[in-house]
Amino acid sequence: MAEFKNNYKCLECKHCFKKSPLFSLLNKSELDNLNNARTEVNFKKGEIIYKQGTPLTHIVILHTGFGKVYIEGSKGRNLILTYTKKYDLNGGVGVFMDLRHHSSLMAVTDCEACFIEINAFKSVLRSNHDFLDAYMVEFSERVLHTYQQLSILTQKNMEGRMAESILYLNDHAISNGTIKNVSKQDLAELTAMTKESVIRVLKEFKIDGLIEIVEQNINILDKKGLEQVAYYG
Amino acid sequence: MAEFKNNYKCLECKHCFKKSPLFSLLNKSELDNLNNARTEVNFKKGEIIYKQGTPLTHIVILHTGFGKVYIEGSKGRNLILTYTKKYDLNGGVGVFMDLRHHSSLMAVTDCEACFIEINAFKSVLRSNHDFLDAYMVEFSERVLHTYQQLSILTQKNMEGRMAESILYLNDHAISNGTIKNVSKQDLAELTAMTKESVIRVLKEFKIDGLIEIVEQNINILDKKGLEQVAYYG
DNA sequence: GAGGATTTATGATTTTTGTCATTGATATTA
DNA sequence: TAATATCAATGACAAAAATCATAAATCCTC
Repeated sequence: MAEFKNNYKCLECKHCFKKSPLFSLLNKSELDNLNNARTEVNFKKGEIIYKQGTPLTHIVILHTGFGKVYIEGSKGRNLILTYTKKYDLNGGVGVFMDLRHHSSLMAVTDCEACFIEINAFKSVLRSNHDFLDAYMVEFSERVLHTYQQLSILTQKNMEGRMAESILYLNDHAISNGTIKNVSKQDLAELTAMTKESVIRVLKEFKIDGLIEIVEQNINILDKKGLEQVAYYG
Repeated sequence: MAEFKNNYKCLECKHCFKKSPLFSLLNKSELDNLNNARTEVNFKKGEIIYKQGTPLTHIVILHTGFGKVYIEGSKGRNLILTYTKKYDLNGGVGVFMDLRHHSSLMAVTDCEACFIEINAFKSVLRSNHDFLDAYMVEFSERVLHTYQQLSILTQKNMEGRMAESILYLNDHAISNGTIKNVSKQDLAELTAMTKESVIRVLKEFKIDGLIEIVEQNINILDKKGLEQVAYYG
């Protein structure tokens, strides 16, 4: 990732300005502006960080822990769009549109979050074109992932969807070969099936030696095999 | 919609600069730059205007006719994301990312299209912040629609999905209360079901007096009823 | 560590939706 | 206008996945 152009010392925030690659594109005064528009908030596992439908007043960066971005569909069923990556700038589609949240963000683990006022953020986007470009790349990648999800969830069977999701979680959210902090209900909301079906499919995967489950964590035993299932499913 | 600030006279292109609201935000020299980077191309019904996977070299505006934006999923099955509206700037998610098409655009009717070179387009985006903002609003609205589709297609039954799609097509693509130029196969790719199921669901809707079908066009007879089905489905 | 809540697991059953085979209708074009 | 595609419609059947009921395991809290 990009080297930092400046050694901005963030007084109150331990992490986010020093580590987020995007912020390396900003100059001292831009960083100052964001720093002045910044608040730190801690969240406990399971707490809602922002909620679909509410006004979008801040960009949220999680510098410890991680969260899930989900949409609340009809009849109270949720659909998980993405898990956050470290230092993601979580705003969503409303940033450029109506300044409303069109998805919700929930803390999956305890989280330390950094809230940056949206107006300050947008004014930096406006003043610094490299930063805008970099932000747009991030945003577009997440949109592309949603396109892919749409295709996967509507065209693959349960086994294929589950394999895709396990591979996504492995690449993405959690550590090497072990998926932690993701409940069966979460898997259901990620794969668009019921939790009973999640359990049944995971059982198949265990029997086939693709995964093992140790203390509710999923260990990947046969990544190639999962890729096959994802491909043909 | 926005009034036009300038009466730019486009020599070769009959429509797009004069009618697209977004272009009213540009000054003479910006319009000149786009005009010089512009080509007109005609397409016949069923022809592919751009194809998923190919390099994204131009923004496409359809000033007569309309098209469908779809993703090509696994096993050759397609999924229609949106139908174009007049004067949409069709680029997609690749504009800000990797300059590749991540969806395909096909002419649903005969189309007159205007191709604008992506570099000229991006340089105008960079130079004119109001234009960028307006483009981002358009783009975000389409992304939001994809989010909503994701929720609808994974959580509603066939009847609900079909009702949502009919209402979308009615609001969107085609004329007052009559949906034209959309085949059963297209409906299948819009609702993520098979064409046989499309036919069965439409038959139900006919029996229930929600729609009638005249010469392959769908007439909406009971919009409230369709909204009910969409809501509860 | 006991009790209650939540999550996980499993089997039986029903519903939903897709597949296959066939026929009829509508266009397109030689 | 006949020939040949392509598209629409229908029914029988199969498969996929959800629902329901119930039990077991795990996690919290007192």
